[in-house]
Amino acid sequence: MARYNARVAEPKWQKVWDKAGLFKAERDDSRAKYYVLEMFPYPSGRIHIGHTRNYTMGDVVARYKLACGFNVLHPMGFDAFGMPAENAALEKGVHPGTWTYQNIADMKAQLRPLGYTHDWSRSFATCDPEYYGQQQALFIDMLAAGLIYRKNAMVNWDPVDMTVLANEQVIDGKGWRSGAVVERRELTQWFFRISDYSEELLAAIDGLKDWPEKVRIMQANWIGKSRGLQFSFAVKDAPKGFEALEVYTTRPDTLMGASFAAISPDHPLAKELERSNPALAAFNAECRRVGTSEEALETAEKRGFDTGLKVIHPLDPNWELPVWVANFVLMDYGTGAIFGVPAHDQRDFDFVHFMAQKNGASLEIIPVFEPPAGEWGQDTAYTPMKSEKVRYSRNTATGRFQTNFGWDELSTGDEAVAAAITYCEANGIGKGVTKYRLRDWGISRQRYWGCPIPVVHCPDCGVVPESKASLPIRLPDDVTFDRPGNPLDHHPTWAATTCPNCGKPARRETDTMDTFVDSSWYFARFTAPRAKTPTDMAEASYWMNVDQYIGGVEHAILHLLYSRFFARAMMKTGHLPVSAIEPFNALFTQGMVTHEIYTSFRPIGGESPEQRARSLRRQVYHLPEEVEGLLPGSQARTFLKADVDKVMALHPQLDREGARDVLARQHPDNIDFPPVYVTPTAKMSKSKKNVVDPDDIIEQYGADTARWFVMSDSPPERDVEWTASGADGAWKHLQRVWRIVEEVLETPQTGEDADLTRATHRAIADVTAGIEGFAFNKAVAKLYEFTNTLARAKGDRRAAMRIMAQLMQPMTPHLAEEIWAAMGGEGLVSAAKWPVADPAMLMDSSIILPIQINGKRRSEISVPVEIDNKSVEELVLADPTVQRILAGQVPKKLIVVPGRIVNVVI
RNA sequence: GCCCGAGUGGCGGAAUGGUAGACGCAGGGGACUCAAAAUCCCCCGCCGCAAGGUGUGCCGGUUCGAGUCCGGCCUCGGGUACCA
Repeated sequence: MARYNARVAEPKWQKVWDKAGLFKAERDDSRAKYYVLEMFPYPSGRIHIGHTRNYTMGDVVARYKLACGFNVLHPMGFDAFGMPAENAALEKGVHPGTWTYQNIADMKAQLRPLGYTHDWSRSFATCDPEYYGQQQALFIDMLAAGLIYRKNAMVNWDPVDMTVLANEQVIDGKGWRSGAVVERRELTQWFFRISDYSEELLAAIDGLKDWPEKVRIMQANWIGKSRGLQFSFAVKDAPKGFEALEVYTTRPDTLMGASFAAISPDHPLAKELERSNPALAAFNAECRRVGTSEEALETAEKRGFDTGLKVIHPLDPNWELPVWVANFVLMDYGTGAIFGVPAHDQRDFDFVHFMAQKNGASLEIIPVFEPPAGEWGQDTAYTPMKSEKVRYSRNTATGRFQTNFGWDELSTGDEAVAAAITYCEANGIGKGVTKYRLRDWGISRQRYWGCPIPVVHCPDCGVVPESKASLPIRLPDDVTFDRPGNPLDHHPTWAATTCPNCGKPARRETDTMDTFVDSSWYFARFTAPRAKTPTDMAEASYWMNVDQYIGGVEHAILHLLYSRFFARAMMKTGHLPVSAIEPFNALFTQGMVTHEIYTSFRPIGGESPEQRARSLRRQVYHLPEEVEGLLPGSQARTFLKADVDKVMALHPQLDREGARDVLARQHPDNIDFPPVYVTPTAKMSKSKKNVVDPDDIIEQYGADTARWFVMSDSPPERDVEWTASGADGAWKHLQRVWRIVEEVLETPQTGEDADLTRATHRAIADVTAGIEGFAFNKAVAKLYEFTNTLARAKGDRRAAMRIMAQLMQPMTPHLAEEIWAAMGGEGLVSAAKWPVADPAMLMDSSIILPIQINGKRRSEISVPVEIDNKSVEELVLADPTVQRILAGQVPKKLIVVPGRIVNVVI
């Protein structure tokens, strides 16, 4: 018998599909549309298993919806601007554009053999001038609509390379190339007014019924709506202009526990004071020697500096609080100033604790809540926190206030906060305000490989948008990467232009846009990818929204929130219909494919041994295919293949194992053979090189096996740690299905197998439910079961085999076509109507009812489906096992869950 | 630090609060074969000869009944606004 030959069959069917134009999407107002979209990839060079998993899921949905009769739009493109292209330019001297387009070509070549239904006629890359030119048009319209503005904001500054760094380029607080300690610096940058939409974006989350709950929670938390009190402290002996210190708090109920006020090192008052206080200036400078990332700021040790200034407590004119500068107060949130209540805020407490230990500073800890009886322990440092926990996490209404300001008898946090606000407002102390954590979206990047911001700086007219007629504002090709910083800034002529307004010489904006802008509207562009305007309203009105969006959880917040904002901004500027205000009807977040990371510290710089010994080392990453001798979790037993080869060349008498032993015995500081370290699994990413690409599997077994394999076993939403084993099993299964086909072809097919008919309907129902519910692993398991049934079945199996082909089609379309053709199916299985299960065929006449005694399974009985509870009880009590265990006792209770289980309680 | 997830045999995993381990991988045994590969059949959580006991990261709770619900932890993963 001939094996199924994927290598021949797969290209054959792909050609047939292409020729039939099965997947080319055309607007057809008479048909219902279905838009399925996978998050498009960054063209890093190769697709990896994570991509394969993502696109196969999308393809299963697309093929299923096609079979259900929808007019399906299933496009694919490339999110092609970004830092890696510039890094490649830096390291390999290749132009970012050349590198990117080559990668796109390579990745397309990898994707095509997988047999996806992507409509490549709609494809584009965000670095195509035709795309980013339209993005510039959007920018100009949004600027005119007041959605964009400029302001100062902090960036990571590398003081040695004199360049702005991305958070990713800051490693342990140091620049990744220079190794210099990074500082915060202020720069004028462009912003989208996303915070104007805070309330709307938050409220609309309720309507996203088909989004994962966790994503909705994360987005809501990110927007971070809070109700609090804003008031100002009067500053004693204040510098001119700083007589009032504005603070915001979500805990005005703890106002009586205030023991200090704290301001951010970036607060205007801090900057004013440091002019006459060198010690404070030094402290502030030290505080700024941290990157801008929230993680870095929040995990930094809490530090403070007493300014010597005092403020007056708003509820007691005789109560003075010291003003500190503290590194944990963020200028970006609230007013950049707080009051500290160490008894009821963990951060404030940590701060006081730390300052007391380090500096001997003494700040009071004043509890405002009376703790529940018995919880007021000896350890005064922690006791207040305990009482806090009791009040809030269990909400037990046991806390009480010790103040006399009208909110002292309230029990719960929210009520207390509200009462405190009411009291303060009534007494002119401050006002209740609603604040959001969400900040405006800064899009300025001081980099080359991005969409140029289409504005001009004119000495006379100021900032002027480009005219739309001059779009696209193209990136220059002749750029150099021989020095740090923005190549657009260094370019001799590019920035020189004339003012669109007055015609005088002017300078172009050299900042480019955040790549999140590119990915915030690509889904809309797919509906009319060649339009001469950003979108075509007729096309957008037909195809939008995306019915099913699929991508990694890592995009749960930023990309999805920016896209939701962008849909609103495009609506406001007339580029999307109102109906597309929430662009993604259903969202599915797949888990990530993870892999161990292999890394070593290789020398950089000088050539002589002495130089090398002294020179800096840089952490470099290695591809899984470059290492060998893996033992999970082991460090000494993992080596670079190249190192093993080198050792074998040096010592010809050694075999591979011997060479590894030599390597294993090297000192960790050995400069020629640094040890390879294995760090725990993380999502596959090109920058960490822990990627595995699907080509080996496709090469060895074909696309169907690769597709079947990534859909098997792991639930789609869960992370999977990649292991090479398993593809073989998938291949064996597909071969087995084909063997059944051949057996059917070679033996006479007569008679009917009623069990097979029932099993067929069962399979239709289960596989359909699996696909609809994004439980592809379960759909696959059901197909395994159905295969087992088919292998054993009697009678004519041809009809059942055709159903098998249809059910397999979304996952393994090529093999499915082959089976369909062999079993006499009409036309293409990819174009066949999805089968429907007959509900009558899904019912069984009798069921097995397990019997529990005190919750433990002891026996079972077989009963007709229609049986009544009384008959069940009789049968249960008559059961020999039950009688034996009862031993004459009368059960206390008999619980019958119809059709499910019986529990006898004794 | 903060926000969000996840944790079940050797492995991937299944299980509307109702028989824990479907289905698959690996493994063991057998059949076929001169032999191997391929294929087919059977077994397969742990302890135990068995009866039985025990078991879903840990501690506690609710329930006739908990992998599932509640409280408290631990570990791992994602995000943390300039990686995409």
